[in-house]
Amino acid sequence: MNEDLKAYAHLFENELLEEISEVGLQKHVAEGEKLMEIGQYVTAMPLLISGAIKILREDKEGDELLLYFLEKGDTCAMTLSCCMGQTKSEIRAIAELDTELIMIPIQKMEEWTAKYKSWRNFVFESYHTRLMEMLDTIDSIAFLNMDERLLKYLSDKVKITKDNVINSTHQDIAYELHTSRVVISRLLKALENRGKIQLHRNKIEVLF
Amino acid sequence: MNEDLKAYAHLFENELLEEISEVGLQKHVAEGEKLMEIGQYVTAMPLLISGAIKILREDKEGDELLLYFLEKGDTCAMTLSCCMGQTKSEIRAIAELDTELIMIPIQKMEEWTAKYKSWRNFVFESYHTRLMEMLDTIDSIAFLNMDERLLKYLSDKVKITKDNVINSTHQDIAYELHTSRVVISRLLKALENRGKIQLHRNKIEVLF
DNA sequence: TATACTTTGTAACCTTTGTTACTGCAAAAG
DNA sequence: CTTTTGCAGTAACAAAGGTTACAAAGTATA
Repeated sequence: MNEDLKAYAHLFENELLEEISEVGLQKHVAEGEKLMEIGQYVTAMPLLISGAIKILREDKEGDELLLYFLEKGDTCAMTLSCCMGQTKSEIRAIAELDTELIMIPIQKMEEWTAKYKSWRNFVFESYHTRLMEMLDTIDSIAFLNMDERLLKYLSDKVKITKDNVINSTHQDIAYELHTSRVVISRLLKALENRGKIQLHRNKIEVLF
Repeated sequence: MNEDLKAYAHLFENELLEEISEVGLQKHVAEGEKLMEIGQYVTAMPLLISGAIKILREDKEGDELLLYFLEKGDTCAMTLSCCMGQTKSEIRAIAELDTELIMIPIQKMEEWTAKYKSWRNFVFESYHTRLMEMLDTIDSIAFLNMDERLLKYLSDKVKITKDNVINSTHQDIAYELHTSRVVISRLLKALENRGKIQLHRNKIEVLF
């Protein structure tokens, strides 16, 4: 069995783990690399081994919005979803960190869903997690002000990267929160004055 | 077989339709009646026969936000999701119209998922549809101004009720879009001036 | 009919967010 | 070392949306 499948060992029965080792294609994605673009067809489903992927949405003007992150043990529910109907991707996926993943050809999806109970549970669990993440995203956009969203963004980022120094420019953050650089600079400065963060060039030190 | 299951006849094999007839509990919900409250445990999964259900989210201050509508042939992906983990409902469900539905005890879920391919497809399809609806909701909140959201709200409402007269007060609409009555009155008046709608007391005639 | 309540219209004002413009500074490139 | 480029800070202003207050009109009820 593939060593890197350890993360999934307690989830899947051995037979399934064997199958994954056989048909899964291991892949390394460097930080910043694009895994999936909007409108692209989905041919494989990613199982995350390590690292993190950020999932973004775009409007017709090309403005971005960060939806959520995928981490070890996650899969992309959008992919699951797209496999069924041969539909195009509705989202963009970019590696937030250097990431290891196993790509499963989508043909196996249906087969395993019939064959393995653990696979079905995994798929359902993934859908559930993703729906909850989407709800959380909606809560943030609908109910929070920009300063609260920014604070949440910073703490999410620290959690994902396990590093309380965030290597982003104000413009990067503005894109992901779908606002302007000036607004982010303003709010970051206010957070610094409140002692929550320390600003540096190209990086932000989170103190909370 | 239950006559009302016709909507599902082309989706499911006969054996499954029989089972649904046996264990499913038919239920009528009057317009405005609450089907599910936030924090409540989920014990059955609804299959919509006719009518429409609106799904709402609430923040900690008690402010609401309309997420999407369920219609004939839909089921509640949140319920599916909750069945697995015995978790509480994250959403509120209220009948938008008089609605007929069949309640399936959640114990059957897992059984049917293993047994019937058509059920698996239905469940996956439901998750897919719901994720897409959530994306659409996120797009609206994140990328549209309130006047555009209002226009979309009105046209969605007309589509769901199949009636171009909407029987709502401005306050009702304000709650569902998570804004204030004054803002809605203002924007509705602007829409009326642009000839898109005709305002009356307690109802809005949609002309587009 | 008189009264109370609900809904709508609207003005004035405030807060939040977005935009434009310009500055200084740090890092990279030459 | 100098020049160029990109990033951050900030002021001034604009726009969208939220709040308060009050009046007018419609509806229900005593």
